[in-house]
Amino acid sequence: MIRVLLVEDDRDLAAGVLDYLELENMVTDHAANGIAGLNLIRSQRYDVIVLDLNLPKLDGLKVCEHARGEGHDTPILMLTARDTLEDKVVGFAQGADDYLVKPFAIEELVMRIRALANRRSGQVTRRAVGDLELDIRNREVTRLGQAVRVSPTTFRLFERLSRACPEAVSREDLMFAIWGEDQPDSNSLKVHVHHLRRQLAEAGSSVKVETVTGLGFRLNPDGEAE
Amino acid sequence: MIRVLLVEDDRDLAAGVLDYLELENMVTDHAANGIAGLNLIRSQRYDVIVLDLNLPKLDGLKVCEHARGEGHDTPILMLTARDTLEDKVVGFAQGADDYLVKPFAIEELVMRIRALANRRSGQVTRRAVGDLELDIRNREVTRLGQAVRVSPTTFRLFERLSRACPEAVSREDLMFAIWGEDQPDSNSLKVHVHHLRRQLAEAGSSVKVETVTGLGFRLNPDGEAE
DNA sequence: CCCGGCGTTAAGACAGGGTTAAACCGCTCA
DNA sequence: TGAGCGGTTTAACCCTGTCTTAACGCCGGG
Repeated sequence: MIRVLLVEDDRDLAAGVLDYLELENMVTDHAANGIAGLNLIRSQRYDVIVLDLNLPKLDGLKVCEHARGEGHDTPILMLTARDTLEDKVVGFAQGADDYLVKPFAIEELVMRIRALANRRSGQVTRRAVGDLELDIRNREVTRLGQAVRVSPTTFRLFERLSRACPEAVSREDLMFAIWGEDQPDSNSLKVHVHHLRRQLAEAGSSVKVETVTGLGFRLNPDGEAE
Repeated sequence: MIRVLLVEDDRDLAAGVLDYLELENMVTDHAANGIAGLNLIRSQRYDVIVLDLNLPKLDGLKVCEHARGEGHDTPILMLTARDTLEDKVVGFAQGADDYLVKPFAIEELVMRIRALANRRSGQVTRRAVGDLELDIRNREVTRLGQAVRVSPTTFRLFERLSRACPEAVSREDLMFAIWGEDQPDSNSLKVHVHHLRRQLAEAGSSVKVETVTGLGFRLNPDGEAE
């Protein structure tokens, strides 16, 4: 569940966005001016804050600045009608994590909110994929409460794939996720993918590792044909 | 992982930037003149292109113009010593996505590169043509939810055609889109067009590949006579 | 009637991916 | 200290689907 705070003074726009976000199973709060927004930021816990730049009482940049200054590290997405580069730069400098220029497609906003929430959820230690659950902190994978044995390398591979799921991840990205800078020069990745597949199959999981020819691999949570 | 192409003739500046970008885990290529840059754009895949305006052989604007003309939609960040409004306007008109005036802080460049790369990755990677949908990220084509099997090369061909649809694309452009620099010397393109046609027909799609004699090919979404 | 452009087909070369086993490495524990 | 062990890397091999090549068929225009 994603908690979103929207700070936006245009009531109509705000109402539309809130409706849509709630349809997407997000929990939303709303503030119509900067001061109210800042108070909510201080008192509640959010996964993402969507902040209009032009706000009554205290503008978006100031809100951003204050929030960061007070130690809040919740991802902030700036919303603005202005499109000048200066604003962008100032926005980023003030600690915004993303930017969206009005008018925007609501789907894009949702997508970016999800992206920001996920980025942060690197700190969240559990994630579900199909019938599997992976505990990132403890490097464990479980299915129906049963532990699935995976080696460290295989775990890193699975973690990266699950993060992108159901999108595909390129070989290069996978290599980087597993080994970082200096990577083995042979077909180690193939072997680990093979191990992962075998381990998932042995655990009886519905999750399948699919190959996208010429690109890389993808996790299919239900193992259904595409 | 972000792939960056830097086209810049000042060797010192380029070296500094490249070092820094690599420290930031970006994968970089470098070209010291416009022609070389354009060739790399044609043959490689980048997430962001950083383009100096003043370049030997072919200036930045021309490179930008050619790249866009050939259907590349990679975000381009223009780098320039000039700061006149006209330059910005011309740059944006030519298809640049962002602008940075020399001298600049390297951190700012990094910030903007990230912003451009994210904007793109947040961007929808699906495209519709007639009754087909193609998912560029996952390299797959679907019709009514059913996957249409296409080989990597056929996909590249289809992707390029769909990008121009309903305009025609010349043989040359198609060859570049599929093979980049070194292209096969025989009638491979004909064969792949044939494959594509057969696969579309087998999938029952209304989309037809039409021949423009002496020029190249064109996608007709509805298969109606012209 | 020949030529050039395009479409079609089949065969062989090739590459990408899958699989396996053995070597290797660091660790623990007798 | 050296045997055992789990994990990782390497290298070789196979298989399958894809790409390229080359040859041929078709058609319209000069």
